[in-house]
Amino acid sequence: MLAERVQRVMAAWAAEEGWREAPICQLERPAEEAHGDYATPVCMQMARAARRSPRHLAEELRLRLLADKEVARLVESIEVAGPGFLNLYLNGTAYSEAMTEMLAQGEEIGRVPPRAHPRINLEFVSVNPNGPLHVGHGRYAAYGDSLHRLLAFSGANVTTEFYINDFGRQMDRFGRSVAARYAQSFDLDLPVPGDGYQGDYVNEIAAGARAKVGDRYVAALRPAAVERRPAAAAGAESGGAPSPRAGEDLAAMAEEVFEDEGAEESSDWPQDPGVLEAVAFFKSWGCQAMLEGMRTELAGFGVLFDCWFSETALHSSGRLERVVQRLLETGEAYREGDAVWLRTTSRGDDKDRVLIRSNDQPTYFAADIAYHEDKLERGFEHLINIWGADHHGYVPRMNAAVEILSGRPGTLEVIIGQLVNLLEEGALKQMSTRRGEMVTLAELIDAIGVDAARFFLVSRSQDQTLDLDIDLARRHSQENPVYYVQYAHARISGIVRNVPEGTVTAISEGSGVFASPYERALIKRLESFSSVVQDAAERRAPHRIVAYAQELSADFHVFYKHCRVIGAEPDDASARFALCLVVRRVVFRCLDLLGVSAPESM
RNA sequence: GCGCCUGUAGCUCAGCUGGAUAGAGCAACGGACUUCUAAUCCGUGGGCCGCAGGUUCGAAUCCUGCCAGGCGCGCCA
Repeated sequence: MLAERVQRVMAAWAAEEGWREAPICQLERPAEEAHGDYATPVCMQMARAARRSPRHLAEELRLRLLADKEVARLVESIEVAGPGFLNLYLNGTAYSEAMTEMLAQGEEIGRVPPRAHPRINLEFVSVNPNGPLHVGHGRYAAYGDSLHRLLAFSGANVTTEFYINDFGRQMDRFGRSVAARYAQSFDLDLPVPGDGYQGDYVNEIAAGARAKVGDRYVAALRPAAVERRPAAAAGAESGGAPSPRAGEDLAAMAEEVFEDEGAEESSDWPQDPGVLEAVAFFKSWGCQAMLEGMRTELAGFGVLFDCWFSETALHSSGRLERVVQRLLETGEAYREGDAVWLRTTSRGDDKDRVLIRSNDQPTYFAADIAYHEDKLERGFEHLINIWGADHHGYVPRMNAAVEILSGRPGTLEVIIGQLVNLLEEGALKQMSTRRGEMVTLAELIDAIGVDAARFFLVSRSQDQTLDLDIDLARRHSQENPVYYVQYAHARISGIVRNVPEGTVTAISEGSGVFASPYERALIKRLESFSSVVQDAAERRAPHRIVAYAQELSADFHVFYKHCRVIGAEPDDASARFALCLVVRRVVFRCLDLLGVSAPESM
């Protein structure tokens, strides 16, 4: 309103002076209170073209603005300041009208009406279902879910998705690990493979399987138990590496084999049909059990997915094969040296990438292409993927692939989330999924609760590595800023409970309400909410909501200290009550966007 | 070697599609509860915004180079 009016004055001035176009007079909200409610640097920007000093221009603009009826109605004073800034001070009418408008917006203040297009698919977490979710996954879950809420609130059409990496060697190892624990529970001497999963949760899954199928697979697994030992020694020496590398330190090689997830198959379990069938069963069983656990855990964390998509299904349905075939036909893919390659260099990648290896096995990349083709065929027009920083090297090829599939660049948007460093007793805590050494999301939630965990995990920009001190999280849980924000909500709820019967929310014009700087600061903050939401959504930056929520809460707590609602003069009481209600709606919304609860009392 | 991310107060970090004297929380110190919840408020101290150039009326912000840390650079997933 004011901004538009100012722009109109600007345009009229430009017309008078014969300027080709009116300079855009951006009204900013200065950080410094002494710089007014609004400020504009426009005169400094136009000084050169106008060949006049910024302060002279500012003085003329000041007079022109004051001469405008509508501007004069809302503005207390206008000052020329500094090198040529124009500072505008609003009067009580402007504040009252702003509040009246915000009050009328109701519960959904700040929400943008839903748009049908583009249809957005937002994929995040997407892990191998072979171990507990750890804190890093928790960060992606919290970030992705908040982003989902933020995008939806700002009108986007978003579907969330969890890609289940239930295919490949890691899952085979997981299956053998469960099988081994199962066998052990029947006193069979079948150790968990060295490259397998050692965590206690594997025992629990095996126990669950035993409760379901009894001893059905014990006999089938016996060959693995008997034959394993002698083979193990030989396996360790060759390390499963296809070509011996003379001169390399044996210990270093062994270390590499252990750490390298991409090492060639090193399991020495016999390829006995019974064993294979048993392992397949335990893999499937374990996968289902883990997924069920994750679904429950994520739901408890406030994160619900619209769709869970299985990688294995891409292989079994033939989609993977079809897309590779299609790419070969269109010439985007080609055969070379027994392998099939995708020409990703045509879309900005450093080198072409293998789709089908020379042993006829498809790569993970090929499956991912099939997956993204599926997303496109389901009608999604924009695909957002949230990946860990350790996958960022994968971005160019995937961008290229989706561009090839969709025929237009920019369809895929990969958001790289940096990792979480866990500190314990001031030292970095190293984690390994297979050894079962890690801090799980469940442990973090146990230590500090869902609200604090979610608030904390999204409080920093996602492209910033996040240091999480476990001891601090435990010890200072009371001092987490989440309580500061929740407390603002609880305090307002207290006012709502205690307000005398018949108190109305009304802002009477000309009654001199909202005269204090505390009320005005709050109103200004509330007014910026919708632009903060838009900004946070566009920049995929939910942490801005965290910062805003803290600022709004701070403004409220100061207001609360200085301004009574109950017991104030009737005009003030009604106006402040209205103000409180709007603050509560916005605080509630911020917390909701973050997946944090908004308590009525604390 | 190449690519991506990061370097801001003692600590953890905002601010980065350029604006005035660079902010918050924690930690430290000193104050405020006969009033709607003191999980709060008020005050004090604390900074070559990694370094050096450049663009601009104006740079923490944009460009270049350098230094430091993290991650990545497979016919692994």
